[in-house]
Amino acid sequence: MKARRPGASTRGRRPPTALRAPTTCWPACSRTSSRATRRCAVITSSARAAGTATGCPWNWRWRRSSASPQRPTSYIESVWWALKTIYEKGLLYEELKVVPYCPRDETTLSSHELGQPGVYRDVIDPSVYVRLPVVEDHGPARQGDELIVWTTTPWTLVSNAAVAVDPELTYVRARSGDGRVAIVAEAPLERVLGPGTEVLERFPGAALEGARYEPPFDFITGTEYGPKGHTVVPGDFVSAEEGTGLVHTAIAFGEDDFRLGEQQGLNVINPVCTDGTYDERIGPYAGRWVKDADPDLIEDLRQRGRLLRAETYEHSYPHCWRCGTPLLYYAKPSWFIATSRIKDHLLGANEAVNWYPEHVKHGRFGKWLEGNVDWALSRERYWGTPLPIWRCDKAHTRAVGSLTELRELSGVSLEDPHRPFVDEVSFPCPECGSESKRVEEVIDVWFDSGAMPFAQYHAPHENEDQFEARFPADFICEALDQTRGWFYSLLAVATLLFDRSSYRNVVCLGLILDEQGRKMSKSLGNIVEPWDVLDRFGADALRWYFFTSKQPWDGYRFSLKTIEESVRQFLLPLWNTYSFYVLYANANGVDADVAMDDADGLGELDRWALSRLSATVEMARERLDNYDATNAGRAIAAYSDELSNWYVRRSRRRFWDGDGPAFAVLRTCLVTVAQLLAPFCPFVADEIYDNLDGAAASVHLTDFPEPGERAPELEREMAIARETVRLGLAARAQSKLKVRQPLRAAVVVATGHEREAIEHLAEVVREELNVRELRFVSEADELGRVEVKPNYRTLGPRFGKQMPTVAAAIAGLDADRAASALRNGGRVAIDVAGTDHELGREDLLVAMKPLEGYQVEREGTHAVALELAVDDELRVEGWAREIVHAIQAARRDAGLEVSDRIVLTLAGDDALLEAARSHEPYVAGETLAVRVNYDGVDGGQRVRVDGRELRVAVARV
RNA sequence: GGGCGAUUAGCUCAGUCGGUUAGAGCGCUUCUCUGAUAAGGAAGAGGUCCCAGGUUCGAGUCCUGGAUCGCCCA
Repeated sequence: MKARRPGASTRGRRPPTALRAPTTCWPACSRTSSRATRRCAVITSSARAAGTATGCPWNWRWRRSSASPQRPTSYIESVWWALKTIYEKGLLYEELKVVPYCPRDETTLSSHELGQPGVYRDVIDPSVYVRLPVVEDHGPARQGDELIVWTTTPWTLVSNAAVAVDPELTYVRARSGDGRVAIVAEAPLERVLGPGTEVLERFPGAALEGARYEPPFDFITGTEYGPKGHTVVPGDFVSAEEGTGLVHTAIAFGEDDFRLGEQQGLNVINPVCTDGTYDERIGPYAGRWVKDADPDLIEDLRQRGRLLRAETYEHSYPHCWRCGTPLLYYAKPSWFIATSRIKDHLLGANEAVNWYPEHVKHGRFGKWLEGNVDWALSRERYWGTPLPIWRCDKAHTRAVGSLTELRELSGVSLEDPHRPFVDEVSFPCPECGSESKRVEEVIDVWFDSGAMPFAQYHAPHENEDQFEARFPADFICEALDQTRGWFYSLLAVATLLFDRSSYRNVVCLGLILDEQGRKMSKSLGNIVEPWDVLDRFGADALRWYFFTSKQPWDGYRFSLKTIEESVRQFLLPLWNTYSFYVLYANANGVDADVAMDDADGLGELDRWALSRLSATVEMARERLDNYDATNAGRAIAAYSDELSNWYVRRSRRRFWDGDGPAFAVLRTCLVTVAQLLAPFCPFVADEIYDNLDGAAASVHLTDFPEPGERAPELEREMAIARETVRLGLAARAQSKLKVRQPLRAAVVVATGHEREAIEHLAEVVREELNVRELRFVSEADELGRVEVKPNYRTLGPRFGKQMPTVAAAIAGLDADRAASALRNGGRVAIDVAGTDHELGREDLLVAMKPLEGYQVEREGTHAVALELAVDDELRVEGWAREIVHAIQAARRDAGLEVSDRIVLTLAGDDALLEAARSHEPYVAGETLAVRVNYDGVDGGQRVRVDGRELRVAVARV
């Protein structure tokens, strides 16, 4: 026997196998498109949810985004191919647009970078209401009336170009206590100006259009913006719910503003440098970081009497995910991919994807796609994939799709396509012959992430067969916050190039919250350190928790207690079953390769255990195929429990006796469970497999188990037998008779297949209940009464609104007669509103009804009663069992091995000693005593049995 | 302000096609079994299925509105 005694603990420090599993698991994963891949991959990403490597190689996943600034040449070349393809479809263009911009990094961000965790943060910004005096009468507006505008970005006031109103909204002229006349929308009047204002006039916003006003600052004159500079213009984005209904517009610093500028012919004037400071046009503020200028600008307004009110305003505002700087919405020329033009294709590609959970598909992700805007692709950075666009003086552009193409154009053989080398390569423009140089930008790393499916293989430049064999991926997995991150980039890039998604299935993980349901964050101090958890409980326990505590997309309330529970309830019992096997296999010298081909040697319990094993394999496969690791894991746990608490429990004696088939069956079950468990708890699984089988170098290199034969009838029978035992044990508990006390009989009420099942497995039931015999009665009436209840499922549709009357009629039936009629295949008649109706067997539920005064436990259609009379013979046998129990305790206290033989010495109450004598072969056999003395004890243990004294001493021989 | 999701026992979670007595585990109380057990078994206590309407013979489940929490966006 090569099995080692299990020594490694499943808790505490990581077992030594930790060094082994990650390398051995990977080859199994690389079998793409096989089931093994998907199973392994599911695990992989959930493990990542813990933010740590917990036993499966999640580092095999392509390292995307910013992990490494330098991508391999081959990768870049594939991305170039993609960009050239997109360019040639006419979907890559450069345009002046307002983009989210990080002034510290001096680069544009894409809309999906705004979707990164931590980008939107709650910040307190100034909230200022500014007075803009009307300079000449216009419609209802009189010279000197003050337009009130509101902004949370005072730094943009220096480039105010116009004021926008909703033409259809109602505005008012209103006089305040101090005599000044303000113009605001009617709805927010009191909120803006306070109570006690006098409304002078009401008019629609359209009446204000064209009114000229004095800008908050005069660094830039109205004429520079064009004819409509510093006038009131209509805007479709104006709302009166926040602010005043008059919107300060700075063309270069907002999407709405920019669009308005295009509509109204206002020039884009951007007095902010790319580093976020004002340029020389802003006089005293030139060179200052714009956000820092806010307080001085506000003070400036106050001193000039232009400030109505300055408050603070808490809202969420986007920050650079890389450096944390508040972003500016900023007009600058950028390269875009026209994804909005292929929106229908994006939606179509998404239709073909299976989402888990399903609601993300048409919910969060689908809605995000429907609102698609063009992908802001370019970045002003040094590191990154260079945008392969070359442009000449005459603005002819050319996209380059490979290094070969670049060599053909320029004669330069570039080995490294990164900056700065690539920037030095120029060539004569194929159209006009003037020098063509590369544009300066690099691309958004998220494009690289979306190019992963082909770029990792350098396709299509080479390895196209590998790419095609693996595209699209069966499955990807990330957290829900990747909706517009990786989920999008993979879908968008593949749709642009291949008009389909890169993935067929996607599992969205939820977030991990703390025990109170709050998001874990460093500032709250409620972070759980993964390594602490691993050190305390082990990787298997952590993984098991993530898999089985709930569906991963529901998110987790992370709980150490729950992890501890999964150790206690699942890992330890499983380990104990394994440990039990090894202990007795070693004690009996059982050969590890004990075969099971001899089906004749198998008993009902063995066949049951194997059938349930097959059922579990079926369930695990089906659920994993359905991306439901949670219920697959729960099925495995349920089986592990059956194995331990029924198969082993009922088979202990066979293991003590070295029964070959029992060992073979248990070993098969354990090894198969280890294989099922491999993706969930790789270390424990590998330990069990390695020790009990070891045919392969690791359980992770074996095929996922195939289900064997089922014995469905036996499974049903055993379920009934176990239910019978449960009822019998409950009856014992009620009567306060210990299971060790043998009883004459248990009387079982059961009919038909239930009775056959229990008769078939009578031996198991009898032993478990410790009764001499099982007796059966068919009629429940002997032990209790029955009641009949309506089966709403069949009667509801039939009777509809009359259902309450039907229920009443059934309640009025003679239950015994009705039940007996149904048992004999008859029908029961009831009267409903004057009409007779016949009810069949399927229309009525017959249940046992509790009856006072009997020691009977019942449930549904069967029941168990115990014959409680204990005669002398039974009592003495009970004592013998108590004595054995006491001796076993003494053996254990003495630290004996399970196979140690002993000399046993008993003393004490005469009746007990007589009981031991009369059952001496039993007592000695059970306790491995080679000799029993009844002549006094030195220093033995003193116990009480049924109120009588017994002294026990054991000595190893 | 808009979108997505969640809310079931003290805690962690199930709950199928709508079917009438809503379950499990943990924890608690009382027992019990043990020749593997930090284990197992039995009983008990523990519920406004977030709230309010609606549909239906019947709602934890479907619909509408609201509350709270979380996430995403503006």
